[in-house]
Amino acid sequence: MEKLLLIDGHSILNRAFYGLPDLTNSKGEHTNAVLGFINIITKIIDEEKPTHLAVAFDVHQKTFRHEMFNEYKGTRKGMPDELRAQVPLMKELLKAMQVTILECPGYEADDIIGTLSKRGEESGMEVSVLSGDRDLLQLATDHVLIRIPKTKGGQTTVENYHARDVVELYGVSPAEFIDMKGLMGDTSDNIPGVPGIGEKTASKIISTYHSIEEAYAHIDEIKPKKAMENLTAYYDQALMSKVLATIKLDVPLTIDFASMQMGNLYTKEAYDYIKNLELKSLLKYFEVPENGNVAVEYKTNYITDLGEMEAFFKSLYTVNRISVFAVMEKKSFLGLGISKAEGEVTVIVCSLFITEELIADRLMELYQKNDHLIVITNDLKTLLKVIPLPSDGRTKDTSVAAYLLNPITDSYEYDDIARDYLTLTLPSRSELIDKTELTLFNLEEEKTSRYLAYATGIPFIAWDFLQHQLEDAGMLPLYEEIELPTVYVLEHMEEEGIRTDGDALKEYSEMLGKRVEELEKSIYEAAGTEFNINSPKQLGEILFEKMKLPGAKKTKTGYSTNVDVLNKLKNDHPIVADILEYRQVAKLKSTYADGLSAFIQEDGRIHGTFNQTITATGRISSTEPNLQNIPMRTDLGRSIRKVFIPREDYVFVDADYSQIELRVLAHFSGDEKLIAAYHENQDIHALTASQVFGVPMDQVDPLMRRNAKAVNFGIVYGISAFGLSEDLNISRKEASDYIDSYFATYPGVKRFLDNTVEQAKETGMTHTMYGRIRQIPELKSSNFMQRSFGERVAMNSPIQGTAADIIKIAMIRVHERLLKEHRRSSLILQIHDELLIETHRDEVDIVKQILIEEMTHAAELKVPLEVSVSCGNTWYDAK
DNA sequence: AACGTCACG
DNA sequence: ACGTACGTGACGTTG
Repeated sequence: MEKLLLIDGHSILNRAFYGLPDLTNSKGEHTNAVLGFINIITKIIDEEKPTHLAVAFDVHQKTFRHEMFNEYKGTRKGMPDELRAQVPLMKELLKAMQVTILECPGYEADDIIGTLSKRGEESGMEVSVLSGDRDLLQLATDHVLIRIPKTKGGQTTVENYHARDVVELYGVSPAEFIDMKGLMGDTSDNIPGVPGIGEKTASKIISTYHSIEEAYAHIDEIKPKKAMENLTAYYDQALMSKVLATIKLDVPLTIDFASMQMGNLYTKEAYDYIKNLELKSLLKYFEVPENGNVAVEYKTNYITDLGEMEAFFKSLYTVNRISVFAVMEKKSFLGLGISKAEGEVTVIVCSLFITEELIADRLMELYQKNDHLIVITNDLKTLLKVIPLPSDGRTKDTSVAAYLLNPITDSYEYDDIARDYLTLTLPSRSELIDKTELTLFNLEEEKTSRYLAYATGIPFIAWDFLQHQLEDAGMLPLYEEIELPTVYVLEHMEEEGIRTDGDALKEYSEMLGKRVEELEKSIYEAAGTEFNINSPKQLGEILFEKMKLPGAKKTKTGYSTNVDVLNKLKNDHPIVADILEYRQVAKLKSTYADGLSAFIQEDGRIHGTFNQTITATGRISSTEPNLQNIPMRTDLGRSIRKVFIPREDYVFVDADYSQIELRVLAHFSGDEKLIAAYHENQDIHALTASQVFGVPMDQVDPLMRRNAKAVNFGIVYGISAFGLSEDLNISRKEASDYIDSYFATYPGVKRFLDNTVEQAKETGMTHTMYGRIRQIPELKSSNFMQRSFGERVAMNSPIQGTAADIIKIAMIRVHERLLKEHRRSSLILQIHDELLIETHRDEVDIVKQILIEEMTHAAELKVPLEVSVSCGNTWYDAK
């Protein structure tokens, strides 16, 4: 049986475009529609296994049929540029996949599909038509299946229609569907139809009379009256609409089905094209080329013999670079991969005789004695946990380097690096070994061996390219002096961890649990029913439907029930206060009390992870658990900090920068007033209030100060009147006045922000004081919202990023000083503008001094950096 | 897996 | 008219 699959190119591309988030490759090309298109059609092709395949496109977006009735085109919107640009990419890719592309001047894709579906059916084929457009339902027969993809909750499902399904759904036959369309119209297709007649009425009329003409002949019988009147008045328009809605079945195509036979979609050309578009996720459809590049023809050698290991290490005394990979499973060390030449990887496997310590000792010794040796790895922090190489600049971290070059990406694994810097497509870890747990006994399996080869060997090859790119981008100093030393500090912080009182945490949890129960009871009572308070959906229904509270705001899935909304409802019903408290208490219990407990290790401490390659701005992030968002703003929440305690004979010393971002802004902008204010150690929010609201300093009230503070924050975030008005609950006009007034007060700030955005638009990126870059593709978007976001990002990134640079410098200096001076105290946490040191009680004064000195002098700005320190017996008391 | 919510800077 | 403040991560619900 021959099967023909016809695809409506523009319609599917369109659907893919709006169904997927924007996606841009490193060349700035938008690729989301192409990705979605391929995903949809591969799914369908897999399912149907057609023998023949073709994709139809319109030659122009607007064609003859529409031009005839120009006056109805008012609502038709042109394609956004991001989509338009993907049409030629899509066609190229389809060509590379050996897929027939059908275009016919003067005819729409619909017409081509109609004609071919008819011809296909006549020659005995089963035909499937894939389109996002319901217009094509008129083509359905017993042998022509219309398939319409739907996205529901992220999942793509396909609705299928044979002729009988159309009858079932609309009560009319596919042919009658045209008449129905003629009555109800279709705004997206600029078919006017008859005003006042929608789907329901149209379906009723056509199922009774079977055509517009026949209905008109019985015009007196038509109900409702309104439809009758309108059909009378708009009869000509209805007939015209019918013509518009009719898909042509007689396009003069000369192509025959033989040329549409399915070939191999996954050709070398298609592979290269997709690689070029950087649509990594699509490469899985291709068999991984065995020898994509000679450089990755790896042979993995395994060493399990002690003598062999000794000999191997000896051979490394004469080389000047190696790359290494610490093979870890969970937290145990299984072996060390080493590459000393391109294409050559040796894995030393841990055993009874080759112990973790022995491998570490040998590498340490090698590193010390061969002082020309550089050691490259893609994850230095992990390596350091096993082998504590010193921070002397001879270690290299390819993931950190790649992060600096493009901080927007979300992963820097060997395959990402091979793709971006070696134009080499390699199977990822998950493609090779998926979730299989590595053990000492499966390391030599074929796929594992390939994985180890790549993970070990790619950094060896990639480092030079990365280094050159860093150099070209002017980021080598940033890499060497800030990023690389930071790796060591973070490793130290993770190793140290923070002592946590599990019993206190449990007690806290129980206390919260009791309160949760009380609140639950009270909420159910007030609501008159039991429901899941944690479900925004159920909660929204209770509040806004059952209890009819005012101010219902919609999110895309239902009612909004967030704090802002609830706070406004506080006076409408007592239940709201309980819900707010419930939310707060439940959050504290689940995320903090119970959440943190699970992370306490046997040493009584929490050893979280600090990530250095996550944020777009250069900040550190913290996970498992997140120790950078421990509650602070409410008393109840803040009290959880009492469970973080120093070890015996130690105290916490905590230091934080005062308004570091605003000071960076003052520096960048050079604004005289702002700079003077900081030099005079003025209350910056009060000063801003006084200037913006035009009152003397001594008449600034707390509310004015709070508003001014919000404005200051807003400036740093990339101010917008809308954002500020939301934050302060004022009108947009008022917010806009505040901003104007702020800029009038600090003209330097205005100049700086304007310049920054302008420059970012020219270069496509921003940079910090230390040369850290962030690309902002959104600035090129034709979408207002996206572009505005890009502008705010352009204002914020240099400020947030420079602050991040500065605290990294401070961390490094503080850490290195503690080491050099052989202090017993240790840096254990960084919270963006704050450092926490577990301090021996004899070292409190010196640690305070070190913190103040190093943090204050981490950068020389046009304004002083101010640091406040305090100490205490818990984190709570140290703030 | 995506969403809403909320914790932090 | 558009519909957001910048940067994160974790939890619970829902599909």
